[in-house]
Amino acid sequence: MAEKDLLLKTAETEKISHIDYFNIAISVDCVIFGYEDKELKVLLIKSDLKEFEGMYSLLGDLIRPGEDLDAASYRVLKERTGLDDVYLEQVHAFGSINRHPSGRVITIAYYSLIDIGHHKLQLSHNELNWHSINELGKLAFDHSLILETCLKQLRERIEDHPIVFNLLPEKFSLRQLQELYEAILGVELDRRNFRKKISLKGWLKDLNEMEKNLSHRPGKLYTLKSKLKT
Amino acid sequence: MAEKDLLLKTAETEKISHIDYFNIAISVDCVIFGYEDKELKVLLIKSDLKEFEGMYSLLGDLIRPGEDLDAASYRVLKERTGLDDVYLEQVHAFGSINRHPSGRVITIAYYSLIDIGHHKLQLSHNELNWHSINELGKLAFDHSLILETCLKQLRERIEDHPIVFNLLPEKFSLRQLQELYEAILGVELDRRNFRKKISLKGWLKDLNEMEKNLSHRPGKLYTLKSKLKT
DNA sequence: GCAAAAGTGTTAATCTTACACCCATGC
DNA sequence: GCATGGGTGTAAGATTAACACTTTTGC
Repeated sequence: MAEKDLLLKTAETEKISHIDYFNIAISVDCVIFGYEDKELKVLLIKSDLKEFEGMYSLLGDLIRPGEDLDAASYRVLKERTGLDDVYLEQVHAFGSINRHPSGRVITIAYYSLIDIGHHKLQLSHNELNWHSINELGKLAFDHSLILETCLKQLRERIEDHPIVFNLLPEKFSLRQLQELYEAILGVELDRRNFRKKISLKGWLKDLNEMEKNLSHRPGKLYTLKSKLKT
Repeated sequence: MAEKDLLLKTAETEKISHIDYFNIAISVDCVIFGYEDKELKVLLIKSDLKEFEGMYSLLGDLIRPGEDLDAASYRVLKERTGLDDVYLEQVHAFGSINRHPSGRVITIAYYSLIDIGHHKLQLSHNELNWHSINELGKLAFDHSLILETCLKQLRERIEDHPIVFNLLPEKFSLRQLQELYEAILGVELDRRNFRKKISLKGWLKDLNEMEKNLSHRPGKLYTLKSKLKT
């Protein structure tokens, strides 16, 4: 047991005698999802490693000694997007020996959901860009696998948990919500059945407001009940 | 990004300049489930840390440099139980700063499912014992939380995945299978409905054999279809 | 023949799916 | 008045839940 071994020595002797055990770095990688133009998107940065020339990668960083896992992914998000009020969820740890060309790095993957429209990012200057999940090439490292794993988990989780609202503005119509579900799941949904299902979940509060400035009949606006906010 | 920072330096300068980043140890902890006497059990060892005197803890160990995550948990299992042909699944990484009294240790939790009856362990000499999940006190470290998290995931997973068979002997009756589901879920199930549901899943192969040496009507024996084995 | 568990089917309730028409708005 | 999407209900099918009696075996 990890814990037992550590106790039997001082922290210092442990570090020295087991120095190899500390030659493993730990990072977090964030799959940052956004929603725009009826497409689910992910925030990627251009890799500047020669091994991955021309490829994109997820955002991540090494975990700092005084920082727990969630804090590290919040920090990555904050540094990269300026946002500090986001939905974040841990998904899986990836630790293949050769997943990183420069050495042993175990990474813990998170996904987060943010509202692209509301929080405009400064993207232009650092090769950080939104990519549709339907138009991704192979990513650097094992990031394609990480992305797939997170997307799969997202798809399962939205069925039962009121989390997609983190991708939408505060007020939204049922149509917007349905299009978002369709974008995430990659399927078309029946309008009447969708509305029935959502209504049964009891997640929404009717704002008694209507959409504005449309060239067709406006829909009612809803918001997530405040008790359910994440 | 972890990866980017690493590239820009040699591995050596990285280790030195970011020495603190390597002062984090990484372990795996295994929640080893077994099934005996109609109870779901978990394999625990007595903690020998003064901080956790009298408490039990999960089995775990530090991850070795040349070993990936799954391999580390297989090794822990092999060392502790002698088994190397077991179901193992990663669940979650736990990394609170103060979860370990001797220093920063991030742990990755797995659960595994083994057949207690078939693989008799040498348990007596090392304070390693099976404990019913219904009679657990508080565990050392954050192991109560880890156990809860793994149990929750197990309960969800058995609904759709043919994994509980790892807890049973090769041949079993539908009654045994039902009692196992009941033990894991902590609820009673209707016999007729249970059989219908299992039958629909198509996981089982009828062996055309019967139970033996019972003082009542014997049931038919089944086995997991070999294609579904994990 | 009695104790113990095996085996089996029907009904009601619920949930899911498929499907089509009229309505409100901007132009 | 026409284009666009908003809003709504029903019937068929599938799934789930509740529930009881007869059969087989060992003793």
